[in-house]
Amino acid sequence: MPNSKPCQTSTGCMCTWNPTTGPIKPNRNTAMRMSQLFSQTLREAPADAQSEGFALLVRAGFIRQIAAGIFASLPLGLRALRKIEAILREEMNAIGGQELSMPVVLPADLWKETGRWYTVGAELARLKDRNERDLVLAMTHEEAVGDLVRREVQSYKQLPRLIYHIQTKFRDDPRPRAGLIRVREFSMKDSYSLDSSWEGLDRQYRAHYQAYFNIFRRCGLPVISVKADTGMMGGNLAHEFMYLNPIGEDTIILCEACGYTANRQVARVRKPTPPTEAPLPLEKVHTPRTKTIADLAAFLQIPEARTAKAVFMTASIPTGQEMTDQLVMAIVRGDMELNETKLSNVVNAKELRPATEEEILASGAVPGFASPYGLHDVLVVVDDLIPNSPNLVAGANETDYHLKNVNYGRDYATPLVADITAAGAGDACPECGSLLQAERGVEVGNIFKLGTWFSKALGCTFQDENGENQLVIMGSYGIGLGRLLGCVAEEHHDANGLIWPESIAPYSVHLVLLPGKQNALPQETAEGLYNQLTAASLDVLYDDREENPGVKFNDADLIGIPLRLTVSGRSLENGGVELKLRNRTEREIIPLDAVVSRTQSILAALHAELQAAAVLVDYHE
RNA sequence: CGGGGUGUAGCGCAGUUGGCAGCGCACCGCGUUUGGGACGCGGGGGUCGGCGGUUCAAGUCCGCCCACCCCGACCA
Repeated sequence: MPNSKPCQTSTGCMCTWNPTTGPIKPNRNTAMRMSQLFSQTLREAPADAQSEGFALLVRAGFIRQIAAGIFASLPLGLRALRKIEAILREEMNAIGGQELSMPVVLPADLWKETGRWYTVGAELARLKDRNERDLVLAMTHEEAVGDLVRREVQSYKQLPRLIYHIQTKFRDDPRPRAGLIRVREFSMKDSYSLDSSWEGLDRQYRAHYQAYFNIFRRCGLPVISVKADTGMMGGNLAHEFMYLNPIGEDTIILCEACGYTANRQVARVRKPTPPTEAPLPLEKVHTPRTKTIADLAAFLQIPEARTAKAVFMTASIPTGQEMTDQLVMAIVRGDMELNETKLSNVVNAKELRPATEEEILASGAVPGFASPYGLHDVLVVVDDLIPNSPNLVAGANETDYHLKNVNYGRDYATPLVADITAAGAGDACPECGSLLQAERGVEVGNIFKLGTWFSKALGCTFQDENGENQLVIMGSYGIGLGRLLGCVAEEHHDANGLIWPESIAPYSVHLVLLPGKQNALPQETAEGLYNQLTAASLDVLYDDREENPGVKFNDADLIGIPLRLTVSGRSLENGGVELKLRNRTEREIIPLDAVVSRTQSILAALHAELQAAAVLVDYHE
């Protein structure tokens, strides 16, 4: 702006004057006048807001929903996300991470190379460009990383490396829900470790384990780490970082006595010791109208533990490029439940769903009275407790009949014997035998030893010291930013609004002006403070609006900035500016000349408190 | 994809037997008020989710579709 000169229109204004357009309000990135802010607070939350934290984020003007599972971040929300990003970058860089950026739109060819173009369902968004070439919207970036790695990495001298980016992803989830917790479009920090040895992978994995605790604690979010399912990707170890809260979609099994924690998908239990009995002869009994285990146990007057339960599932199992549907009969003891994730892993299934009645009948089984005799084309999987449990009652494969004294080994057998039972509250801890608890949790981060699955699929190799070609050993590590923000809002709020941890608050100081009518002193004081605080590099949100005091205080509470300064005729008469912390009830008057230094020292203390929480944690698998 | 629910102003909602589209908050103007969502007066704002049908007349009745929410299935 060649003709610009200092603003001549208002006192203390730092804008420049453009002769053609008039004054242009500066957008000093650290400060904002609320009269200029692009968003408004809402007195009522949208009726369909699904949790308190989410409702407050909407009411306070941080986010707006655009479509199912798709959100816009307003300036306040984006500033909070930017602060989370800064923490992510610090902690990633601290463990040797190098930031880069990978595209959201990827050629389908890459996904065809790994096979995921074929194996991933409709949650992978597919599109075509103008030349009819297939493209995908990245739902994760292993393919993109692999492609880069095979281009860049040739030698063991280029390993290990850690790369990461913060990027948008899209997963066309069949059912987005719970506000920011489960969305379709989201920003994620994902890092990828590249190693020449498994020891190297373990080092980077453990470094992430610690870094993730640092990140969440610096954001003020309490999390626990749990062992997680590694799924189909050939990985051999995964942890999830869980924020325990009823809004969570995952069930966490934990033992207060010894600290065992696991996602219910992989949680083990210490199974009861079955009675030792000699096998008795098979006996067919008439058991009318006993299609459920409860009915059967009641009819025969035996505990459910003396029965065997057959659950029919249909598994999609990859055979080459094709998927084959395979009927699976899973047998667990009658008092236990089937864990579908475990079963899925045992049979190597890509998908697993309850079998239809037709599918069951086609195999020769009778639903409700099924047993593993006389069946065809059925994969039988037996829980590892069954072979030790003698003389169980099982179906006779005939309507209204069951068999007593069924014994695994004598009466039937299968190569697939494994732990396929679900853990639940009240079961015995697999480590110490104490009673397990079950809690709901939100997965805010995960770390995953991928191994060589992607390297193999994409040809990511390097030459080792001996000139031999080896596969790059990979790990992947993710944190969803919006989900993290949503969890922090869930954790830190009260009836009046949000209460941001200092580290991720969109602004550090909320300066409230109550101008009054007597004189211009409050206004001039507030403007002066605004400039002083900004000059001291503090993030200031300045409520210069013409609103009633009640409106301003309520909005301040709603937005939840950690430290509030109020300038009014009354405060000045009392000797200065009123200072109040959002999470405290006390207020105190600070002399004008001490406001900046006092504000700085309080914020520094709040900051130090969060930093101090980022301590070394014990690593346990 | 199955089951249920809701679509009327920016947000929250009412709208009777089919008969001029309403209320509260928010927004604009004027005035009063000024330490916890204050008051008065005057305003602006609608393809009643969409398309089709019945009817003299449809927010309202019928059909189809769409969107959003909840439960389930699903979730590298």
